[in-house]
Amino acid sequence: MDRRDRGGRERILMATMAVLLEMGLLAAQTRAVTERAGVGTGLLNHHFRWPELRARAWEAIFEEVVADLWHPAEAPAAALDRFIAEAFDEGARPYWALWIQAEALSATDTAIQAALSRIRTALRQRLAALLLAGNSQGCWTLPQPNATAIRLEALRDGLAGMLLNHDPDIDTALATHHLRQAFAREQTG
Amino acid sequence: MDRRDRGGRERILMATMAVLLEMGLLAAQTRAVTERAGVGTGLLNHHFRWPELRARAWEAIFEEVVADLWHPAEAPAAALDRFIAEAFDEGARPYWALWIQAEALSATDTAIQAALSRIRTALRQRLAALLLAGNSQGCWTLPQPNATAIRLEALRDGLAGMLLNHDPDIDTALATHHLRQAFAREQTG
DNA sequence: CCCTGGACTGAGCAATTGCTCAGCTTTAAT
DNA sequence: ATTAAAGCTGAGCAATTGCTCAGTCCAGGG
Repeated sequence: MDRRDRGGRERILMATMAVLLEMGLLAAQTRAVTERAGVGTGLLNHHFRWPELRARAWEAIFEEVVADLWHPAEAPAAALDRFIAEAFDEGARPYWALWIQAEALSATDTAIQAALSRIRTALRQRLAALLLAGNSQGCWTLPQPNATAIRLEALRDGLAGMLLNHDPDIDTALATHHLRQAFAREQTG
Repeated sequence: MDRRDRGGRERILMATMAVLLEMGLLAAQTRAVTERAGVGTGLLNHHFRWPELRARAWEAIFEEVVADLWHPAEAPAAALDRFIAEAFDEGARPYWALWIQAEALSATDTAIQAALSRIRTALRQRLAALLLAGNSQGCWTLPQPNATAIRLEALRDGLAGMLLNHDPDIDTALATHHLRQAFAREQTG
């Protein structure tokens, strides 16, 4: 690494991934990225053009998820079963499971429960696409819950950091408890 | 239908679907919709809010594709095989096959050939997701080729109309010829 | 010590975008 | 004929957004 490198470029890339995780593809903006990265707006444009940066971070997120979840030696059907199981397992914490937990933590009303259901469906679909196609490009998109119906910004903000940093301080047991409660409500209701 | 209905609302919905097909989720804008629908900008906001309209049209596109391609009685693996076959069959013209043909028609340089390859992969992924999950919501996205590398706007414009109107005037034989050539180039190169 | 060049800043700009609102047209009811 | 309500228009606005550019800072070569 060049001695003159002060880390801004790398922080911008990381911040873009975080912002995409938090806000989704449609809502992500350069200002959110520069604020999170702690750099001036000019530096982002010095290193990148926004569309290219967004696409690059998007694929980087996907590659991280693939590395974490997919074992190519495994049969697709078995991998799907394993992922579904891991999403409910206190021990394993893949990104997708954490995201479901983030929603489940505040699933106290019907609107959020419905969103939770949609998210679980979307996650399954995306894993199915990944496993069947065996190719990462253009497949991965995080679920974008209806912004007007759900207000989980604060919780989502905290969890997005954990997603990127593998923060060990998340209370997985508590999250999983609420997760199971939410799914139980969904199946009985 | 109310005698006072002059069709603006329905035309806006149809135009939104066309614009989403043409421009993709990120680039679609209200002005493109109102221009295509031939209505004033105020009417769109009288009937809809843009985020809701966009989501609604997005799901409508997906439902049309599902109705056209997916026979629930069929086994997923068989359906996947059938789709792949149909994409190369002169007789059948599902939306996805038409889209591939649109790209193939002008696949005269390596950049477009690469895009064609990406598109085919994306289409397979999306069908795989559809078949495995059995739920339409949030799964369908059209491939968004790199705008700087590919300039197919005119061709895409014409074909998007055919996609929505089932225009019988498209030269399927010619399109399929170019499609097969493009795939042959891809496999040898 | 001076000079070069890359990292970096941030106020502000040019262009965009969803949406408003005053007003017009058409239809149906009274 | 009059009234009311809904469809509809489009110039223009308030807010946003990616990006520019003049300038600062600092490491390293000569």
